[in-house]
Amino acid sequence: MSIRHGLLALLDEGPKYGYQLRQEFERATGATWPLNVGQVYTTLTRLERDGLVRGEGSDESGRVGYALTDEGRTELHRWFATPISRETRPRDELAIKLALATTVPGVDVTAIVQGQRTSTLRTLRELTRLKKAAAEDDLPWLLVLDSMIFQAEAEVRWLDHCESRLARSSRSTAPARPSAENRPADDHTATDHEGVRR
Amino acid sequence: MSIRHGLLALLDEGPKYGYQLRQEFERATGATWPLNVGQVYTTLTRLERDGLVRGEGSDESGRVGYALTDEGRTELHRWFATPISRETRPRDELAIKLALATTVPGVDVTAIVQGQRTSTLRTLRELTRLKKAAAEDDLPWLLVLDSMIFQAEAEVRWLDHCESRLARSSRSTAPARPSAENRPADDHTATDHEGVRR
DNA sequence: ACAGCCATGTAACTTGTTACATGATTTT
DNA sequence: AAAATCATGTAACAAGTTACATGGCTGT
Repeated sequence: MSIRHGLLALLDEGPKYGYQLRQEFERATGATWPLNVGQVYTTLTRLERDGLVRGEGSDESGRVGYALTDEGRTELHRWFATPISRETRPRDELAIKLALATTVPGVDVTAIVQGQRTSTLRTLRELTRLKKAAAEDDLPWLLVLDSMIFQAEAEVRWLDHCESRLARSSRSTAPARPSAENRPADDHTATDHEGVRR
Repeated sequence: MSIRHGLLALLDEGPKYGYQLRQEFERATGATWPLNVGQVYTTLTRLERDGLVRGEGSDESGRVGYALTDEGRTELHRWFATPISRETRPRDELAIKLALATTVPGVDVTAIVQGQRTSTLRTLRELTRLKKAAAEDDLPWLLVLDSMIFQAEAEVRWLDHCESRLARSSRSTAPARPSAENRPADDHTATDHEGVRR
């Protein structure tokens, strides 16, 4: 419900029209999640259907203003006032992927973990670069950037954690392989991530 | 696409039927994301429509087995082999919420941040409790739990970070309020996230 | 004249999700 | 006999998403 509520939030400042809402949404979220203009209109239509927003016919130049209804304002306040809980968040695809990978036989989980880490680390470097380049007063962009950085870091730590847990668990399950091979170690650069082997 | 791929992964072991897939999916993901049985059937139908899976008429007792097609197996391997990128992830509702909250005037961003932190900290304690109680050999559950813990921790750190950034930014924008009020302060800033060095 | 942005909209689709209907088998 | 669990499915909807159609206005 990110977009619905996002639009409601922008409309709290006063009536706006579709095209404008798209621009402001992108600006206000650091242009991180591109928003197809069409989607603004479909969402506005649905918000109107649900009574959260009211469209006021077109002005001189054909623009259609939308304004919050009382119900819409209430819903917006509810959104702001209610913390976002784990339960309402979408399923975590990466967690599901790894969990299933450990369950299904014949999958090289370690390779997946290493491939993912390499990718996430690359992203992390890119994010750090962006942060250096960011304007100091662009608050939304800075907040979103930080959010992504913190998440990516947590993900890398988790992946490391997974790897050692997997090593531990396979050591106790499978026959001890003398193994000097590709250990969790810090040389992911050298690793190939072909992923699934079977 | 978590469920679609999840089912494909489970079917890699061999043909299964709907009800069974639901049980195994929940078991394999630590029962973290409940899965309505109906959804298994709708998803299977769609997977069949897309040629990733083939339903084999019912057995003695009316169960309908589904098996991976070659195309399905290919897609599964692609899923495992391809890291999950930031771009393909769903919009981060919390980040959007805070970003917009700072943009829209008249919203008490600090209150939102604090409410969220309280909530996330509560979750974190609960998760820690669950981890203590978890069976040591329940790998999927442990991995998913850790994932959620790492994420929740990152979220708390980010919220603290936001708060100090907001304080800083409002200090330069708004008239300086002397206020030594309830600052959560940058205690973590020492640890702060230069993290992930490797 | 033409490219490109401003502006609105719609049709069609995807995945996810639930509520319900139906019946068989198993447990209490 | 009643309750629970096994098992399959469908109808209907929500939210997100894109591709396209349409036209005005602006700068070159």
